[in-house]
Amino acid sequence: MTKPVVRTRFAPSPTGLMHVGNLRTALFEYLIARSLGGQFILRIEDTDQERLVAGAVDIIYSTLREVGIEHDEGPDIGGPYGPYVQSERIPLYRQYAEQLVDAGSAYRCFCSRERLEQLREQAAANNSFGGYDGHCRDLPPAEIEEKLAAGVPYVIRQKMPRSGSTTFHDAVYGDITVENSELEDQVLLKSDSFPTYNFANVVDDHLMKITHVVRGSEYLSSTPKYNLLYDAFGWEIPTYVHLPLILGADGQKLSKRHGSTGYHDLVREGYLPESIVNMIALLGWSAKDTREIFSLAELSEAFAVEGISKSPAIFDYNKLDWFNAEYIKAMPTPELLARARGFLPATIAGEAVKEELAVEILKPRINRLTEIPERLAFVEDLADYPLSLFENKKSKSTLDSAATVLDVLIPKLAALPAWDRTLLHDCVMAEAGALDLKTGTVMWPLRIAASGREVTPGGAIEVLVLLGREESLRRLEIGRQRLADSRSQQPES
RNA sequence: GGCCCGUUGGUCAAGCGGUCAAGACAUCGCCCUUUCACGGCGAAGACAGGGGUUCGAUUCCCCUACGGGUCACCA
Repeated sequence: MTKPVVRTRFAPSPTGLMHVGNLRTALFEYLIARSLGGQFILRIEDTDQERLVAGAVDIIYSTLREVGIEHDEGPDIGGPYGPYVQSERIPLYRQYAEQLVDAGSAYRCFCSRERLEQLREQAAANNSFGGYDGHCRDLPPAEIEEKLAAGVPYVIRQKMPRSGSTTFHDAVYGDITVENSELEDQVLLKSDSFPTYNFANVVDDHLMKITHVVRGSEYLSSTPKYNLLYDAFGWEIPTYVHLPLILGADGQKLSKRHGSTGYHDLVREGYLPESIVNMIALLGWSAKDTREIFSLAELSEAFAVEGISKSPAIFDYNKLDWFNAEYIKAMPTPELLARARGFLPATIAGEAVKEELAVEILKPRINRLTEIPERLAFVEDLADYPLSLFENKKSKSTLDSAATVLDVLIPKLAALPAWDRTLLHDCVMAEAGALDLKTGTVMWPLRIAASGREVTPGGAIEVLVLLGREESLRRLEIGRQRLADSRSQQPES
């Protein structure tokens, strides 16, 4: 007998946004399949008619596409085990549920919602286990027929063993044993004929030949019920791989109040898909060596279930920033420009030389694309800066030296045949030599006058190029004038 | 509350009986430098507590504490 091909599946419910926990699950499922030469399937679990959210399926598709997780089978591309949307498989579930009823592993329950509600209240009152009490578990056949004939609505429940225990093996957590008395006779088929998640999941995973059931550890406690279901059907039990949860900075389950946790939210905040993937891959998993930067393709090579950890991980935005900065720094300028173009100031966007320079100098300085407008704000407006900015100890710049530098340099720069980096740089350096001033002493006042700020991305030369000749000279002249005015007001110092 | 799982620096995270307990992010310092960054070098910082087992426990067992998950006709 040959080993079956590994098949994993991502089975999201279209009930909202794709948050990082979901994405991480999808990623690990994909990586397990790819690293083992298997297939990755996408299945939409829309069995809860009340929680469906319009557009949620599109978000799932777009997210997977943007990060590069490609499925081999799914609603959009089909496959041999379709349909891949549970709402299109409804008749199937009833058929399998009935099969279990016939075999004695499940039963029809006619209990009203009101009765169940009372049961729950009672249990809550004396703090006891609040599971279903098995009222309909052994109904006489005659009574069942009677109720069916009368059209009393019912659900189908799984019949759990009343004694003993169930043990299952998880690839991450090892063997876990639970007393069967802890297990409730869970509903398999709802009264609206839709299956519950737990039931549809088992049926579909079997029918679609899923070999590795990968999901968040919140499902750990319901896994014994799964095993019992597989047993009742006589189906082979898949390999379980439960993933540790991702928590917010306060150690609580990640949610909106922790900031952006949806994939698209993060993208909107300037994070690259590559860094988001890299970040979440390392939440709950680590490579055999100390490597941390991985592309999706590299992850597909290096991933191994053995590297998955058991304890929950806190999502750290500092680390995400670092990953993002790493990807930005490593990205070829043309590509980064393509992604950053939308964030560039109007006076730069579209001007090839300026665009390229802007991206180049920004590259080692930003963590997120959304930081670009702020960093380049000086291009749009000359801040109303105080003259004291011209004074800088380290650069040995004083009001006097600044005045001298601007007096000398403005006409020289104005006479330049072209306004490019090399020419500007050579000209400024030549004058620094002629004036016998250190580089910083001439560069400093240029930056201040040109930008109105003591901190700019890139140096004075880059600032001048970004502004262009006309605007640069205009600003330098303003600076020169202001320095001159202040000195005429207070002649002798 | 019952049951299940977890617990190594602020965070991620190696370790799988003998280590001066890796590495990364963040933090701090120095160097480089036309500012700020980048980069380089360096510093500080951890095995939750208590019992065992063992010649020897971060590693194995038990208890406690803390954290999380789960107890639906939701997934």
